[in-house]
Amino acid sequence: MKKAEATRLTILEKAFELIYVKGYQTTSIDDIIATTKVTKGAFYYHFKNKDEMGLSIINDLLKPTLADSFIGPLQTGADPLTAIYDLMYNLLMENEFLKVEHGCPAANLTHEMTSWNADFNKALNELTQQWIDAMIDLIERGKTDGVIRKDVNARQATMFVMSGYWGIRNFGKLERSKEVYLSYLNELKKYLETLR
Amino acid sequence: MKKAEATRLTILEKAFELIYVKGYQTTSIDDIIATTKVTKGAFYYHFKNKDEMGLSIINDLLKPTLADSFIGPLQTGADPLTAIYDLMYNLLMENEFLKVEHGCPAANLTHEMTSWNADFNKALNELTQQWIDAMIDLIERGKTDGVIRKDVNARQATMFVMSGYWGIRNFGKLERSKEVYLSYLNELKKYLETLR
DNA sequence: CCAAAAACATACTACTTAGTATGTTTTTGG
DNA sequence: CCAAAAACATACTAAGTAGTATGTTTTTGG
Repeated sequence: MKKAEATRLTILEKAFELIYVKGYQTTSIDDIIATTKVTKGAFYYHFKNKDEMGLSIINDLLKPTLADSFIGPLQTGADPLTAIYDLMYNLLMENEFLKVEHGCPAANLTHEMTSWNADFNKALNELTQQWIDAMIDLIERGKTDGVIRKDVNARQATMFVMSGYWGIRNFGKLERSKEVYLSYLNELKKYLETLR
Repeated sequence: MKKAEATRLTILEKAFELIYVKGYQTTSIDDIIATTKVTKGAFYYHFKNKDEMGLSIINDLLKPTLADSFIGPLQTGADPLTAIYDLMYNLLMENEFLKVEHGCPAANLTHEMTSWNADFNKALNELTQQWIDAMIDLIERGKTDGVIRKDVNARQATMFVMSGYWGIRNFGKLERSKEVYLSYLNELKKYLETLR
């Protein structure tokens, strides 16, 4: 029961790469088994259907990644507002996995799936909520530590920052250049300073 | 040459409604001709293929709507920052055509099409750019009128606001409630005040 | 009114899709 | 080592897809 787990994982990883680039609907099972060199029998041994695989991508691949790259940097003990800016800078400018022309994987899936698949909606909502909660906690900590104004509404500010992140990812897709990221980051820095 | 224009328009309108709800890829020509009660012959008389129809939706339907609902309210002569907030409030909370669970049509199309169709990318980029330019102009006007600080970078602030709009539309899809819109709007108001 | 072009209708094709049926090979525990 | 289960392979199906071929009807200008 070791090799089997490996093939399951390569299916998930390759499928995710295809979906990140092409979209969920337009990535066919045949595409996936062609790039993974896994046969259809193997695919359907591991997943009962395409949607189960899609949900596994969210739960088994994206959730751990979120914890590492999106939430971890918010729990370092550094200055909260600096931590938020640095995280965004890192995600937008330096993360070599996330490509400007393909946007944010979670946002892509939200756009594509959420309207008509309740399971995807739930999984993506949980994913996002974890990130939101981590940032709210961080801002609250900043308030008690006295480095963020007491009258700042943590949830409100968090939603504002994250909306900006998702939105600028969308602009990046349109313009295919990190130029727009820099605009966003500059203004984000100014906005964050107003919370002190 | 009048009835023909009418059927062309109903195809575009009904197709757009379906695409707004279901997405472009998952809306089939058969879906469209079923809901429009127009036959396949008529459809392909008016459009050489599906993508040409999609581009016509952007150019013949969305662009005029953008001018009316997104750009017009920015050119009323009112206080720039108030105009921006009011526009966002109206779009998010009161516009009865845009549904929280289906997000922003332009953002949806951007997410779905932009990666692999250069024509859609171009059309959507033009669409967005018009909105951006209108808001930049407005902020610049505010600067010369003395109601916005001179050191505000108009483009930067515009990108920041619009990113937030697109992002919060995405959150709305996830949570299917305008609750998140209110959070965004409250914080947007605070942010805009810092530009005075 | 009437031909010609415009506007639409119907039946079809070639292809792709998710998923299944039915195998064979590989691994595993006793 | 060897049966039984796990893991994979191959060939197929049924339903959907965009698009076409070939009609018929309707509109329009002279």
